[in-house]
Amino acid sequence: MDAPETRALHDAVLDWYDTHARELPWRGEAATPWSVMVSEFMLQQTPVVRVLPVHAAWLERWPAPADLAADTTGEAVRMWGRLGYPRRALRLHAAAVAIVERHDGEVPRSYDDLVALPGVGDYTASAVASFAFGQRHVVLDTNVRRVLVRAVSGRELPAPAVTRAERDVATALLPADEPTAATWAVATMELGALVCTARRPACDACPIATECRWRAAGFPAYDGPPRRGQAWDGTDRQCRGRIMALAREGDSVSADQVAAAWPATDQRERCLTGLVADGLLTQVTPGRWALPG
DNA sequence: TATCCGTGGGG
DNA sequence: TCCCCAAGGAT
Repeated sequence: MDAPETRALHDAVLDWYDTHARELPWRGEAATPWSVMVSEFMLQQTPVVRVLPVHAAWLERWPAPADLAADTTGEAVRMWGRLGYPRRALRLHAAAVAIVERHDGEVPRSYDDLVALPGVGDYTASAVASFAFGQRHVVLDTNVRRVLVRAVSGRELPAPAVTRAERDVATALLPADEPTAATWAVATMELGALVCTARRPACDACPIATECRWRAAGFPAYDGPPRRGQAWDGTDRQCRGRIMALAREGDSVSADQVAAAWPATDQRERCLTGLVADGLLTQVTPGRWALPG
């Protein structure tokens, strides 16, 4: 569990984090569990720099789960702005409602209670339990996965989905001490975000470069199953994005506005129907839609 | 398990 | 320019 070589690895990463960690609003003493949870929702597939201003505005407006729960989903979607994947705003609102109903308005501490909330999966539950409450959990995000697959397994990039072997590695490396484990989680994540990046890793600045098996092996290129990029041009996602952008701009959107923004009739209708079904829009009158009130 | 779900910046 | 990808989750 804490073999000497593992201790050395821990110390190197923890020392590096101590001097190189970014000061982020959802870290430090002032950060509330709610602030941490909001950040984790926003950071799902969205870069830190884009989250910062929205996170600040969000917490100013809704300082506690009950504040958000008392407001409309439409306002949550509007405040979400252009972070992308607006269903996350819906889920965060639903999570706030559940926190009020089931946990007396306090973000729950246990992994099981957290993972039961809307929009909270294994990663987010572990992250909140670890970052907000200092607990010992394996926190496997894309950064940690990349760091571990390189340092331990000697490969450039992890497989498309988390494997059992990966989780075993992460579990074996997790420090036994609870607060140390929590710092280890955020430190390995930070290392992946700042140094052991996907494209041009800054191995010169890496605290564990001498112990990295990928580096020792001469940086062999990724040879796993093909990583399929997601199509974008002409997709429903693009169409939905256009419609939601219009809906965010004003009080409502007309059929003519939507038609001007997306000429393909069938797809436009399908996306409007889908957005309503998802709860991202409501039809206020025939041929007019708005963010849900 | 594979696919769907937004948006924008950097190499 | 084009392509990749950024603290995932739900189905």
